[in-house]
Parts: sequence; C-alpha cells; structure tokens
Amino acid sequence: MTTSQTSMTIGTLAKMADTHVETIRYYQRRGLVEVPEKAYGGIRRYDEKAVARLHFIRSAQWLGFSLEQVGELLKLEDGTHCDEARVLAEHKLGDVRRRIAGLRQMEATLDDLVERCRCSRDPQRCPMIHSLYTDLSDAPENSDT
Amino acid sequence: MTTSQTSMTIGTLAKMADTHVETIRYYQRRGLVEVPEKAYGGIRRYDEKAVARLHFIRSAQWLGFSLEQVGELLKLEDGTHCDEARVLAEHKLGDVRRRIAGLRQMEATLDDLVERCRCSRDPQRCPMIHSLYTDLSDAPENSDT
DNA sequence: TTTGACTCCGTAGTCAGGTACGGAAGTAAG
DNA sequence: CTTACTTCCGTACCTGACTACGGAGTCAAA
Repeated sequence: MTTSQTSMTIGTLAKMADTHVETIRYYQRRGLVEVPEKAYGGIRRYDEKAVARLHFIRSAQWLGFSLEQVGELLKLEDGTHCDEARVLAEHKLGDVRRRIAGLRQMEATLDDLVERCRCSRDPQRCPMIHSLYTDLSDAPENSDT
Repeated sequence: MTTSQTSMTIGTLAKMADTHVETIRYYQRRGLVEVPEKAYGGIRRYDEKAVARLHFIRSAQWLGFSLEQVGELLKLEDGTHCDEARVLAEHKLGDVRRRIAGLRQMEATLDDLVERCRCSRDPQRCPMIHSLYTDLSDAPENSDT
C-alpha cells in the first residue's frame, strides 16, 4: 500500500501518514488540514496532498514548532512570504542552539558527576548529590518564541 | 535584594527564583519542593536552598526534562546509595546525549533551510516551505525515557 | 442480507504544567 | 487600630495536543 492511490478514506490517510484518524480530525478542527467535500454516500475522500500536508505538520512539529506556529507556516504556504518564513525559522534556530548549549553543560556536569561517583571509595558521601545543588544553580533564562 | 537573606516568605522566594507563588505550591504538591514547618504564626519560611532547588528545577525543565524526570533527578539527593544515584545519572546522561543528537539534526536542518531561504532570489518558491513538504518526512521517532 | 469494519460528527476525557479564586488568618505601615 | 498586603490551603479552571466514546450511517464481502 506504499503505491500512490489518489483517493482514500481517512483511515487509509491515517495509515499513509503514520498517524491516527482522530488526530487528523483534530487537525481539521484546528484548520490545519482541510475537510474535503463529501462524495455521494457521505464518505469524504483524501488525496496525496493531504498526505503531504500531514508530513508537513509532523516535520514542523518535529522541528519544535507548535501547532499554532505550524498554522502560521501554512499561511505562508504559497511561497511568496519567504522572508517571514525565514524569520520564523531563524527564531527557532536560535532557540534550538540555546537548548543545545544548555544540554552540553548538563552533559558535562553529569559526566563529571558519574565519573567522580564511580571513583569515590567512600560509600557514605556521594559526590553527585553534593554537586547537584551547588554547581548547577545558574541556568540560562528561558527565551522561547 | 540580591543579598543572601536566609529566611523568606513564599512571595519573596518566588521573586528570588523568578517564578510564581502558585507554581511553587504546585511543585510542593508534586513533591519537588519541600514544605517547611510553620514558624509561630503559621507563615512558612524558606531559605537559599529553596531558591537553589527552584533554579535547579527550572534549569532541568528548560533542558527538556519533564517534572517527573526532575523528580527522579532530585531523588538522587536523598539516598546515600551512591551506586543507585550513579546509575540514574548515567541513564540521564544517555538521555541528554540523545537529546543533543536530535537537536543537532534539528539545527542542521533549520540552518540549511534558513541559508537556502536567504539565498533564494526567486520570490515564488520558498525553499523552507518546499522542504517541509518533501525532505523532512522521516523524522526520528521520539525516544524519550 | 447480514455481518463486521469503517466513517461521520459531536462531545467528553486525559495528561502535563501550570494559573486563578476565595475565604480566613497573619503581618507591617501609618 | 485600621487598612492593605501576604500567606495558607483547597479546589477549580486553563492551554496544548491529543485520545476515547457513542450512536447513526456507509460499504464490501460472504
């Protein structure tokens, strides 16, 4: 079923996009995915574009965009608002970089702690516990979009 | 008020830790912050350790740990069992490293997108929008603890 | 034609992480 | 001593992103 069949029900769409029917409906309610007209009989049909759009949403989400931001991104979809899209992405990039920096600090600290803990021959005094409060108190301020 | 005054009310604590009274109470309900005994009169008093703990929670959270995980991290404080603490920390370290790897991918993707977007001289085709539909469809699945 | 799976749609529930409300009691300044 | 601000505590509410439920209609195979 990896083949391109250009007319599917919502269940098939869900499978194709590796998500759930209820999630798609939820995106429809949020205006992120359009609700196609009903064919005769009352069953709505979806095409490849719908699959692509779900991929888009998933990708953007994976990059750290909230559904609201995904909505903004989708408004720029026609490709004529490149600048705006870029600015949005730049903000996110800054955020991601700050997160990486923070995690690297955390990594170094934990790594050091584990190392010292492993070498400590005094079972009564865990070096890690001691450090948790003293070393780590100065976190970068939160600056999300 | 940056000076170390070692006895403050919850309101002052909130200001010192740049958070809100209600948030602190919420952390207390979740067992992340201890509830000190009431002094005469019934007003609880907090010290520098409480400030440090709040900073710790905020830092860890910013680094992407859930409050539940923060709780585990904080449990390291209680046990004199260095081994257990170390194992937990090692686990967290792996977690942190996976996070970093994920974020680095994210960084590369965004960076590339922004760059291509900046260089594009065709106002009709935004490279970022385009890639969201095509490139990014294979996001790594969430592999959190 | 009956059975079973799927669809439609609305509403409700879940989980994380808070935020707000409200009344009683403590506390500090004038 | 009054007035205004805090604190305390319990409970309720909120946002984001789903997830579940239920009843009615649709469809395809046996």
